[in-house]
Amino acid sequence: MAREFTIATYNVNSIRSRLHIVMPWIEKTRVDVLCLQETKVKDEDFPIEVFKDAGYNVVFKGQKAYNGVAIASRHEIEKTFYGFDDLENSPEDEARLIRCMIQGVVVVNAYVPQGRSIDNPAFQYKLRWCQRIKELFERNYMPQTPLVWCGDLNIAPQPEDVYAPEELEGHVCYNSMVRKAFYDVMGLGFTDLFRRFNPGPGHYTFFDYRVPNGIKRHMGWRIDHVLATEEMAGLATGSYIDMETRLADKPSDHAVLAASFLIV
DNA sequence: ATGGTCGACTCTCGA
Repeated sequence: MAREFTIATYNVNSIRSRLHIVMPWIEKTRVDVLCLQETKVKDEDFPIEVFKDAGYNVVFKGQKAYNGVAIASRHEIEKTFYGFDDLENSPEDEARLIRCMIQGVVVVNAYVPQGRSIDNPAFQYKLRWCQRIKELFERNYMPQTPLVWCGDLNIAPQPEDVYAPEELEGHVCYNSMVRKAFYDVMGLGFTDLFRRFNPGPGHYTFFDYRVPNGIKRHMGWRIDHVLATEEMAGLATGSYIDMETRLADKPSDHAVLAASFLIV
């Protein structure tokens, strides 16, 4: 018997400052799995009890003030891994990458480094990070593994994913190097689920706080993604951006991005 | 316009 399975991703920009959005959202949607980025909290201060009281299990890894990822689930969380399984793995990587298995589905939650500027070492780290996640997928999973990779990838893959492609060309989140890095990983067989269900420009997950009236002026970026292996893409039924979470009181600069599946 | 980002943290950095 097939049943609906929903998964969402949300860069919260501090989980403790966003509980007023996150908790009502999960109680309203009863989402099965929620991937969070930029939790900005040390593990000992993560609000586990708040999730537990809402009926969600949660796994997480963070750092003081920066980065931090978490996966919350209504179901049992199995086989959790933090960071990369390579020789370069660092505490920062562990606060940017978390993966587990839920209801037989592999869930990979990534907060890809932003890169700061093209000439900054952080940008090389970003490109290397994309290569490393590709290698992680190749080492650990088969193309037919039911897997959903989501998160804040800090990459707008196509011109329609940014509000002004000509003007923004060369930005750390929109340039030929990151596009190539993105499509290298996608070449393993991933489907961009949001794009599949929502063609055309004007769909954004991120509006910079610093752009005055950015939302009203449609000055956004589609840098958060829900990507699925062929196995999972075949079961997908839809994907949407919830702009209400971006328009809420004291919002994150990102919106929630969700996708749904019919799993057996 | 008398504003004009936000969060964590020690005051300035990162996004």
